[in-house]
Amino acid sequence: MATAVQRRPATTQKLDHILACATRVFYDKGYEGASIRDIAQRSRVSLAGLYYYVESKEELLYLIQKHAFTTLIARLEEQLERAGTSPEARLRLFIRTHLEYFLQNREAMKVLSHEAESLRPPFAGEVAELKRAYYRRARNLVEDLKQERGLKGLNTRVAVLSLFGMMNWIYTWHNPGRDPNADALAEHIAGLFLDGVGAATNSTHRHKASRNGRPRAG
Amino acid sequence: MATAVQRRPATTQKLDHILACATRVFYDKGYEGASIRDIAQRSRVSLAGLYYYVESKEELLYLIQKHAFTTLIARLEEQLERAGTSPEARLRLFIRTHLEYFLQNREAMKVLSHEAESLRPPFAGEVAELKRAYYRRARNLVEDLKQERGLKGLNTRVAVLSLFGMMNWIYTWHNPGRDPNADALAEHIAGLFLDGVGAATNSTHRHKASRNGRPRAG
DNA sequence: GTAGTATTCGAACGAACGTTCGATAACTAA
DNA sequence: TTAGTTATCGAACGTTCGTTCGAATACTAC
Repeated sequence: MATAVQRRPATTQKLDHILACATRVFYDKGYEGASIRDIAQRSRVSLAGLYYYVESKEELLYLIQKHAFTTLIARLEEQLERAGTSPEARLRLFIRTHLEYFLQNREAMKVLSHEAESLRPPFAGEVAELKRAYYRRARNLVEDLKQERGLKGLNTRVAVLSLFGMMNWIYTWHNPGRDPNADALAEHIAGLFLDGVGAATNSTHRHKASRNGRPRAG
Repeated sequence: MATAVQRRPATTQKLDHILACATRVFYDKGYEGASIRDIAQRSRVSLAGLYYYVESKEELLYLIQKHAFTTLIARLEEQLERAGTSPEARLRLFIRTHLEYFLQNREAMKVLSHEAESLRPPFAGEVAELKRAYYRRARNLVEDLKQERGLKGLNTRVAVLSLFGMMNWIYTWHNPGRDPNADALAEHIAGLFLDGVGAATNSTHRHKASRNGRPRAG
């Protein structure tokens, strides 16, 4: 057991650089399809040099996933603190936060979504725990909404995971030049989740009026 | 250029067996993570023997994806022929057909969804064409619904791809012992897509009454 | 049986893989 | 300047990869 290596700031910075390059490579080729040599080439570090910063290829994936999840969760907590108490408003904020982070960190989030099964113990467990925490957060928001509106027939688990499906599938099709940006996408998906396609009945901006409640509620 | 090999029925059958085994291996380990040796072992064919049936590992993936997509599309066309003309009923049937096939062919559908980027030309193009055809089908169904209901604010592309997101994400979480079966899942997701979480306001079986129209429409 | 085709596979190929080693260079603290 | 740590990398290790080859076996038609 060696004592923790003392690292200069530049070293931490270089690790971040390597992680950014690895993210891009995993994004392009997938975890299994990518080679350490690809990452060395892109980061302009020698093959052996990478192993000064990281113990294995798997640790690279682990660090990328852990960082992405941790940052996303932190941003969510920060946003929800400033939010109102209406379940709908809070859920809309959750969706917007998720999508903004998702599109701002497209590469990392694809690696997080697509390589969910690529880590093995002990790395897998730690990321899985973060995922559970994030899921629990979303589930509670939907539970609150369900309770407020008396939605007794709603399967919360299916609803939440369907919402995640809509949001996480985006990396397979979203084209920044063609498709709506994060905010507009969030309104769209929140509208679908809350009111279905009918949410778009009257006008494109109907969602603004529905921000504080269900416009069709009696 | 050799003439097409004449194959006995048993040979075609054995190819199917190999494809089934390959599907399982790709399902478990991913395309890049799986080795030809894994597939040989599972199918009880020697490593070299596999190459009598297939020219490359990539062709295995191609055949799996092509078969899954073709069968799915055929089943959809068959179902839609018997369907009524109501846009909602047709869309509900689409969702149910997709999910039934998805859960019945869980392994192949994960391979189809998860390995969408693993094929390279010329294989990639042919599968992409099937995907486009399938997407177009879904898009038309939603367009019909949109027109019937005057949903001018609905971004059809986003709506359809969100629907695909809900459905295709299922392979990441669905647990046959715990979660609803295909039909129940289809009702749930159709409810979400058509009316949002509000679709579950009154009772679990409210969807039955809404089969022929929107229960909340004025 | 015999000829010819269809099927099977042990053994090996070269390439690429993740990782390690030992030496060297760069930096820091005295 | 020196001693000690931090950082870097060329070269190689052993393994696994997808694929091929040539010989052997099973089958079919005559």
